[in-house]
Amino acid sequence: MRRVTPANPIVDALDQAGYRLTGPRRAVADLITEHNGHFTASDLEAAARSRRLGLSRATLFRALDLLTELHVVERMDLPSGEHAYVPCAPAHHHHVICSRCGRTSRVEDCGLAGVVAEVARRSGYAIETHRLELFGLCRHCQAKTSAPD
Amino acid sequence: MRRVTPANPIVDALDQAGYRLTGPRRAVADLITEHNGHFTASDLEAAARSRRLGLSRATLFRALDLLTELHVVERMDLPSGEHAYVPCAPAHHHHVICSRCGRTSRVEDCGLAGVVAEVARRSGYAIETHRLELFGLCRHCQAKTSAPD
DNA sequence: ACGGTATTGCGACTCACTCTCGACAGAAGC
DNA sequence: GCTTCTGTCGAGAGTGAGTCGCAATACCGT
Repeated sequence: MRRVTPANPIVDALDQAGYRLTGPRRAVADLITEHNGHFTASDLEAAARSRRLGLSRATLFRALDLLTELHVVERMDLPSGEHAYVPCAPAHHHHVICSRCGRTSRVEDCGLAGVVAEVARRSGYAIETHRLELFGLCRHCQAKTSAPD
Repeated sequence: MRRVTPANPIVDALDQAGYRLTGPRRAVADLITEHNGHFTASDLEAAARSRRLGLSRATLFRALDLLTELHVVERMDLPSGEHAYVPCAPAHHHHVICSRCGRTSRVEDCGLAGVVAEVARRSGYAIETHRLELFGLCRHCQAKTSAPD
């Protein structure tokens, strides 16, 4: 065991897909792994800069594109119109995003398939993909709200 | 009958909300009304320019913002990451977007409320808003696909 | 018709993201 | 271990969507 930052699933995914494991990509992977909620491209950029990782913006975006393609992160849109990314497993699922602190949780399919089928039936469309985003307060923020500081 | 473009519900909405009914706003309303699917800001800009309506970009965006606030159009995100707008009624609902021709249909709540409740229960989040976007082929495009030209 | 004020247009600006291209470095071969 | 081949990187200019400030304009109530 000599690899220093090995157990990073993102790096693994890159490796398995046949991409080179370069320094910048590892750096991006680490940065993402440390975020447990969503993050924007500029969040990562700032984080990278504050640690002097010397990541160029282009590289950052390229890495993000790549990871999106591998379904290791998912690109989503916040209500504000910003683009954010969420680290996630490659299976189909959705996210609930805390509108206060940004924390996210995965949501397995909760009967949405039925809704999609119903929509398909009523509208006559052949639904190919869908996107469900839920915004609300996580437990923490609810607690903080009801118990004013 | 002297009003030339009167029965525009978008203009009505603006009027009722107490906004001035200016030329540019009427122009934007007409442009939107003519689109029966989604459109992007630059679609509108191009349309306005090709008719020499003399709409400035800033005005266009301001009008779009206003209409979004009034829930007369809804801002959404295409899978490509582009921002698009869909004309719609102010009640809560969702859209199915044809991924080929861009046609859209409204979808009334089809049991999604149950899904949202289930998500809330499982995740512990207090869901405030959600967004569901469905992409697929509309009837027309399905027909075209199965009967190759 | 007039005046007050909401709106507009202009144009410069910001910000996110992309592109190009020479330099570099990871992986495979010798 | 060293070389080579090629995928990837960094820098920095470019692009395009969207915003801002401000003077000029045009609604709308009176």
